[in-house]
Amino acid sequence: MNLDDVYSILTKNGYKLTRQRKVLIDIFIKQRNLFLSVEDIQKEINKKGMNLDLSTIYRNLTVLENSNLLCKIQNYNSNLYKLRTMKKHHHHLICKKCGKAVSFEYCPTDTFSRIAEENGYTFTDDKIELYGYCNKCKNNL
Amino acid sequence: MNLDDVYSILTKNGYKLTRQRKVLIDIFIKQRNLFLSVEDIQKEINKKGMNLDLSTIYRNLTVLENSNLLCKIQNYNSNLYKLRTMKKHHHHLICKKCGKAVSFEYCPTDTFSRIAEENGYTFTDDKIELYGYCNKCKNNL
DNA sequence: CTCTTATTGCAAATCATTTGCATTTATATT
DNA sequence: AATATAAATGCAAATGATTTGCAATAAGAG
Repeated sequence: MNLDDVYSILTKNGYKLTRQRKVLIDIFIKQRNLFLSVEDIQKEINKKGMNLDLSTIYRNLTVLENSNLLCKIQNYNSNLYKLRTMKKHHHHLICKKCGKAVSFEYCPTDTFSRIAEENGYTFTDDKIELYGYCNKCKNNL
Repeated sequence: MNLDDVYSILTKNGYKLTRQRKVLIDIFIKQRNLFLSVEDIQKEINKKGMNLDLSTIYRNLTVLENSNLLCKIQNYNSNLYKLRTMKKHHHHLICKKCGKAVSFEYCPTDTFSRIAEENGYTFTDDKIELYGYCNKCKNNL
């Protein structure tokens, strides 16, 4: 999933490639494996000497989400986003300090499905999130 | 976990048993296995012909959380709460329609821990949430 | 019964996110 | 390359969930 892939998916879906959209995509690509908050994103934009209105950021996050280009997790009060790197069903291992995420495919779906059935539920979907400290962060907590 | 258990835990922690706190606890006990939003809670209170200020509800949710009496999950924009019924580490299977939850203890911690290590992470905690439709809701979607 | 301190209700503040609208811009079309 | 049109932007204001300050009230210890 590189810049051109993202661009062509957006174009295919009828979205325009605006200057602000490109900036946002660039940030996600450069921080490929980090979960970013909207605040983080705005800071990265500012680092480039630019500024996008928050509404523009939010609207573009929705655009990327709609094109299935993002992974999203909830963190306390706000959401965190990263570029989707895996097409398959997967979950994340997330560093509690820096937000760095690793995707993994392990998912005991059969067991989940069985648990649901045993309780009279129809199983539809699962969410697994693992938390810990990454390589770098575990050394300086 | 019955009324007296909750009362004695709160008392032990230095909290007073106010009329409004009792009402809230009563609702959680009667809806023992449902995840309730703050809005749901307020409606239940109104059903009893009473009214509690939202700030009172929020403050008391914090009190119950601090005493480790609640399970909390995030739902889109708001939080959902239910009385904790299991002391052990557990996760939930939640009905997407009515919010009814079942707790289960299954958790492949060893595998999670291994995945973390393989990626250079120190593993600290996990979250599993299963979603589906309960007995009642699956028949009338 | 009284005193102390926690708790409440209210109003206002806060924080994340969304929306209306006039203006601007990307891009398909001439 | 110039133009038309629909989408996207920035701004300001709205929204919705949650929090906070404060004066008034009530729980419960003595």
